[in-house]
Amino acid sequence: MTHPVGLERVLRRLESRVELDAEDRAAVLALPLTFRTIEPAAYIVREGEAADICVILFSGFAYRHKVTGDGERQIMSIHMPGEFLDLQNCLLGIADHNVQTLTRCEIATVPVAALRALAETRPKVGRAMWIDTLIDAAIFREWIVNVGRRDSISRISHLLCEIALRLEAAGLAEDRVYELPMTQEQLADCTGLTPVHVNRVLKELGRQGLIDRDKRSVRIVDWNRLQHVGDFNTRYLHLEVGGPTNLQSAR
Amino acid sequence: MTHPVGLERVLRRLESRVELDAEDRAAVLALPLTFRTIEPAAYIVREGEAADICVILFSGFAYRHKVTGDGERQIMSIHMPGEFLDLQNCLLGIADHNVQTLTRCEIATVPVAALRALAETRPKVGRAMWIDTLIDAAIFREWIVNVGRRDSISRISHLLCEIALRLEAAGLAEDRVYELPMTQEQLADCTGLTPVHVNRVLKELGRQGLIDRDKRSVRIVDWNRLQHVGDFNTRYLHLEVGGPTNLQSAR
DNA sequence: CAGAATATCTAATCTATGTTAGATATTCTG
DNA sequence: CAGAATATCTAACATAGATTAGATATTCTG
Repeated sequence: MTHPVGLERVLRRLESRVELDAEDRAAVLALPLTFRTIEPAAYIVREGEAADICVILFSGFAYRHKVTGDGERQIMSIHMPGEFLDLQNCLLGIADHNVQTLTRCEIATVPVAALRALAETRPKVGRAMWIDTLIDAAIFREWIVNVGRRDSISRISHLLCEIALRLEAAGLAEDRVYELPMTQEQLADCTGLTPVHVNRVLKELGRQGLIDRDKRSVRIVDWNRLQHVGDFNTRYLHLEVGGPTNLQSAR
Repeated sequence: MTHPVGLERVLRRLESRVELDAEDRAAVLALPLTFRTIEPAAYIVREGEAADICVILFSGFAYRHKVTGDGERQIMSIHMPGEFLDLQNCLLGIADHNVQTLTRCEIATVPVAALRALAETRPKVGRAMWIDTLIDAAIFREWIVNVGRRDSISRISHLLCEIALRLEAAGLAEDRVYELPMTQEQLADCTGLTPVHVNRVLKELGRQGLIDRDKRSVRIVDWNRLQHVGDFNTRYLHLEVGGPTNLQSAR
């Protein structure tokens, strides 16, 4: 009601997975939301805290991460507008990782109880949310592979491909040009590398004519080669769950 | 009906997350199962295939993995009796990774449609299955951290701790002694290392008095130190979702 | 139970990435 | 808009873990 535009995006996201009827849609739109704006680098959830509200991201970027015993940070995923930010933590009770903003974000919070009730009364919405969390999991798996078995050039290329496609699938970018709101240190924390090495790799990708950077903006010059260098295959993103998107078939 | 013992274990698993009533339990026990035995190293699901049946593991061990473009394998998780083996793939339609047996396994297959129907008619069972997949996801996240930011000694120690605790939580081992049905090459594929280096690390863990091995059997000699070396914290396993287990509180 | 096939273990050497320490550029903030 | 704070970029050097190439043990299989 208050922010129909934002919720439309969430609805579109759910409907791309499971066909919803009018009542399902109405139930989603009736979710009790509390809107807030959060500053860059602010914590949305901290590891160890009770996670009893779920966050929906309306604008801006956020990320999940953990910090190891000796202070090294590992980022586990990047999130963009339209995504549920904490279905992962909130059904489990205690957050097992941190969620932090990358940029200023507009978010809405929903009490877990409301989501749980929604899932029970509107089973198709419940299934769509479940599938949403399964796609998060698919992305986590791919990141294990990326960090475990690819060399530094492939890791960075893979990450740049993933972000490009997810932004385009969400209608937030096109033509493989986008603003990447991350420092090289954060890219390093996504890929298990050091910032110094990320810098070398980015330079090298530019030198090889695969990407073109200017500040935080990234332009993928040669999509096919970048995809190849990054050993990138779209399958794990499951862009086509619930019916192929034109994006998918175009590649 | 046919294998009540096996299904009991699944039921126990679900009930540890969400309280079920008699009808919920009956619905789970009424799932149409097809039992099979599978040889060691056999594929249960292959990446790229349609995943329209879900597998429940009754005995034996299995693992998920992907192979990169240049033939390197990364294992993403290890599975033990009582676990749903493919809730991850089967709601998404096309498998994005391989699932393969480690040992000879007794499994049951269930058509996805039956699981989907179960989730819709018995919402609490649905929520328990959802939570099950969220815990898988929590483990994936921890593995990203393990492989991305810990050194080789920590990685292997962490893995040995995780397996010990999961086995004990499932009632399949006690006193931190267990059979680990994996070769050193497979341990390497779990941790993003080479088999040669895994061998060095295992020797070193023995030398430091943290573990004691004989063939595939592992005895954790000094749990506290191994946990410390592995930067291991049980939180991500969510052993206590739906009410603390005594295991959890004992540590 | 013998021979083949796997798996474990070791040593020597190599290399991708890390570390350290700045110089330079960019962006914030009062 | 000046100074402070961040971020990017570089070079020299160090190292954890990879690679290669066996030797030895274990386990399968006919």
